[in-house]
Amino acid sequence: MSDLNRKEEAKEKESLNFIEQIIEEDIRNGKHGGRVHTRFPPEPNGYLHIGHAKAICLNFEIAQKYGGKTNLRFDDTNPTTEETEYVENIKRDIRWLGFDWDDREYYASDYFEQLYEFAVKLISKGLAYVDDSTPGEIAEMKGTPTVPGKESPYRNRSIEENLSLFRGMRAGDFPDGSKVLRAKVDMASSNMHMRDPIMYRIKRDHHHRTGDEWIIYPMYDFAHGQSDSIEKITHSLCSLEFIHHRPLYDWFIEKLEIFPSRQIEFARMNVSYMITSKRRLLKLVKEGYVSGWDDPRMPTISGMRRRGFPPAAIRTFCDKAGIAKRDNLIEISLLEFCVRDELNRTAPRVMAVLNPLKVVITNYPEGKVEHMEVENNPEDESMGTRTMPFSRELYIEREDFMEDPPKKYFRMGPGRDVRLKAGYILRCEGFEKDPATGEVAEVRCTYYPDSKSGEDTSGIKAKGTLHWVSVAHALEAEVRLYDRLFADPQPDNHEDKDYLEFFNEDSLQVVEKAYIEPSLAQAKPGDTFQFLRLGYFSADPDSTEQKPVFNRTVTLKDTWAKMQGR
RNA sequence: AGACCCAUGGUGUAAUGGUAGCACUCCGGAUUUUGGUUCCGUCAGUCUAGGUUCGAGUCCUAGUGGGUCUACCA
Repeated sequence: MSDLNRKEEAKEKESLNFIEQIIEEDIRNGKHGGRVHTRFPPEPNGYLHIGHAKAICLNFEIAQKYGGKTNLRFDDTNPTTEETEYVENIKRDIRWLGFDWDDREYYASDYFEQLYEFAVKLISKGLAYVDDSTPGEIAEMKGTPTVPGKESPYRNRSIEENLSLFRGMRAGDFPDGSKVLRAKVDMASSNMHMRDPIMYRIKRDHHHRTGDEWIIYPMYDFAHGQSDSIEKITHSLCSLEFIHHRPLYDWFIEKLEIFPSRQIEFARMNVSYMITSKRRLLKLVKEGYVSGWDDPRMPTISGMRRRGFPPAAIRTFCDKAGIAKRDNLIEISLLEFCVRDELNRTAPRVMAVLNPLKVVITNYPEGKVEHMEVENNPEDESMGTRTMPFSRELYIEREDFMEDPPKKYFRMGPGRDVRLKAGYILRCEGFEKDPATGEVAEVRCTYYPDSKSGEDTSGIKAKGTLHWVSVAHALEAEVRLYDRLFADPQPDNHEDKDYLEFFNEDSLQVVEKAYIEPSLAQAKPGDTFQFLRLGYFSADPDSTEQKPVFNRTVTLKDTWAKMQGR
């Protein structure tokens, strides 16, 4: 290897994103003894989606890279919206993605007592006060970005009075919403979050973990950073919209004199043709546009799992999408590439016919059955082979036959030779039409007995190769063909149009009666396959003994279709 | 309007003052018992104007464009 190459390689290895640069600088400076500790902090009020997957990968992988750890912490400070059911689903999704938080499963609600003490400390330092103003008054006094806010008339209560009032808030002396605890920062700050932010509100609501123990709950700004600090998180990664919160994050840490976690903001990932707004996703579910949170068209982790996306592909996708601070729109084709790339290596090949056309091989003996050997994956010999029954009557794909095909069409047509994958070369001798519909009803062929796959001595070269199943042996299955949920790359980015206007009515097509090869009888929900020449498919949990159901994960690249489109 | 953040091919992301690279997409070719895979190739980029410097994508200033912030949500 030349010096130049060596240099190039070293250079490549050193290519870091801006967060890694910060971390490596911290390590060089011996900050926190070189320790790296991150956290993934979901609020248990909804399902995880592709955007969360990005944050999960980022937090877990960056800690892993620097020999650190990642905590799972539920940010459960709002009892009204949060439920245990979400906690369980979130945990399952993260595990499925391939990450493990060991025993470090934390809840902001575990810190309620500590947080209360922190608040008392701030009050004692004259840095927080109880405000009796109404929500309207508080908003009014807050000012606007260009107009400074006004100080609350309650801002200068004595420390003793504040202490007593705050104790009273906790004790239940006051009705919901009648008082709040506010930090005494700066009502004239150009940063709205510094204009005496609310730290605690009174809210009599049953909490999924603490039950009715508390009636005051901390706000995000007085819970998140403090939880980071309690857990001694070194690098607290969050999305860009929290950038204005950082001065406050730092202010609390400084005034409380607690562990100095550092917040670093990155641009959240947007993916074309997908939306991640919880509210909008919920509407799709509630109004029946999709079958549920795990509908295979949903950008949720559970949806992608049911669709058949391998977790490794999602991880690769998040890695390849990169990390920076500018707004981005990742093309969904990158996701599809990662899914195909993974499945190409791992998914066994099988044959299925979605739109059947019967082929009769007139010179093949009636009643004869041959068991043809087929490789399970040409990319990977170790995946072995299986056999497929071959007989006189077969189904092929209707699209694989044309009455009067053009020259570049490599499939079946009158007078043409075509190969059946792992079978024989067929010559098309003619076809019959349904007199009622005018549709081709059956194709008649002869086969070349010396052209059997693996022992072909015929010397005939057929340009095309078709997939097939034996009529007598094929199983029936339901196949669900999925396409993108929306017809627009950014459905929620139109000022004049609602995202639902872009709902893709063709995003689900159901093939009630497809024919699949017999080996698929063993498929279990979640198993992924390549249906030869059609795409990647995953067995759905709706499958029954009588009727397996398959979801199309993604199509194969199709240069022929592309040529025709032109 | 104010503060803050951001600006590199169609998309995403590198280059850390010294030859603008990689991936996806697109297009073309080779191979192929999947019109898949694989392999090779083409096209294509530093927002604008000044300044600092031997040298600027990188540093400074201004402009332009985009984004964020004004919940008792997180």
